[in-house]
Amino acid sequence: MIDDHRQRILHAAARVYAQHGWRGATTRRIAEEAGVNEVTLFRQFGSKDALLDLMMRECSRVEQDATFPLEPVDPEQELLAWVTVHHTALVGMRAIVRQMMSDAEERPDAANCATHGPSAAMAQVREYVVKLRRHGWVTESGEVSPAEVRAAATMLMGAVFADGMNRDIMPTMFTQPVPETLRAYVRIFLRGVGALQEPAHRAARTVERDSTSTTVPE
Amino acid sequence: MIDDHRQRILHAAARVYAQHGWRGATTRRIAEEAGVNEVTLFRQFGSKDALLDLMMRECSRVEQDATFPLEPVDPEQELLAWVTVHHTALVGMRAIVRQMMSDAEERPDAANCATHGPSAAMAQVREYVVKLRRHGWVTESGEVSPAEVRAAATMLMGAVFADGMNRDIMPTMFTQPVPETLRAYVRIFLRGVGALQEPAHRAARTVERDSTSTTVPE
DNA sequence: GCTTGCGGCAAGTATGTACTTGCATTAACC
DNA sequence: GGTTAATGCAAGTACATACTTGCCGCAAGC
Repeated sequence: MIDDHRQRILHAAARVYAQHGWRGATTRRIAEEAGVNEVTLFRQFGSKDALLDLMMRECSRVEQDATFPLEPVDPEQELLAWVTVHHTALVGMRAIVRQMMSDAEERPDAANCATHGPSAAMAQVREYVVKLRRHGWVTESGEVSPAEVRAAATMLMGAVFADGMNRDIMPTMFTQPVPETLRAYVRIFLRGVGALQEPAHRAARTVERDSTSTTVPE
Repeated sequence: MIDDHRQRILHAAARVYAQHGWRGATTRRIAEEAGVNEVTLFRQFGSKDALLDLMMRECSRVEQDATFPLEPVDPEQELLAWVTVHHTALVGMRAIVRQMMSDAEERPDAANCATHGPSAAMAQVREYVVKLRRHGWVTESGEVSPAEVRAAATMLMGAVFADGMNRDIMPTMFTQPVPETLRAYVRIFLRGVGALQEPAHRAARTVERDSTSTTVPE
């Protein structure tokens, strides 16, 4: 534990920043939260800005563990699981994300940090939609245009983002609990891209890979 | 113009707050932005907190002019127009909304102010959805549950909110221009609640009020 | 055993911020 | 024309913040 103090200070900086923002994250508060002397903070990181910059860079490096299967088998279930992981992750980070979004104009680094996670998630969804289309889940007919399919992915991510960010401060907007809401988001998304199959259709569609299809409870 | 100065200071406070947040909105900056002496600010409002509190209360009082028709005639067109109004309004206020969301934990008033607009919009959409159902646009069959219809409204508003708030700082997430994206959101929402009628169906459905139906371009 | 480096502690510096006070100016109102 | 209220200006107070400096204790490495 050679750099125990550095890590403690960095984590404390993240917590204080999440609560009070850049200006409110004073060196005194961070040192107190970390349980170290304020001078140690300057000796280790040079300045408050350097410390917060480093904290943000570390913050962008968090890797997400949610992935999609190589080929879609049950889109509703797979999307729901994936969306749930990202929603809970977002709820856990919502305080810090809010601060970063408000600091984005004054500190461009904050915008990059806040953008990193959602952008990666968005790319994953787009990739998954391509897989859905390649495997015949998304209607190829002119009924739903490709541009609309891309917008549907943006809409799904936007809804999940807004839900995770606002549910605590806009209670009147969210009447139903999280799991039901997320499932509804996924179903509307799939219906929007023409990929929500009723059991009859789904059986017909998955007949060729019936051996690998997982059972779908409920 | 008896209270010219008060209004100038209040508007300046809103601009400075939108850029720098509560802590960054110093009395010096606000006075400079308003073109008045810093002392005038204290003589008029007593303290910085009183001024910003008043600014927030005034900010919550803005009325929205977008309304839905009494009875739906062309849901896609009506929803698109309404969503467009709210999206542009949100884009105009996004800086101040971001600050309010980040200040919400420390200043509950900020949360109320930021919540007011979206909550009212949400109520309007829900009302419109009820009208859609009453007029037979939304499928009454068990295909789409009422809970899912409510979640669809939340999803639409969430997507519009996320789009307006994030489009400038997450460019990779939004690949298509605003009008196309909003139209896609509306179409996916309507398809999600079973109310997106192809021209053939729509003609059959609007036959009873054909005299009042507006022509739909494109 | 001695050095080296790291951290705590106390004090200090420079700057910014909220807010006050006293005085001069100006414009409106009777 | 004189009073009154609002404003500008200069200065000052009290406090917080970022950051520095010097000294001391301590633990590891040679």
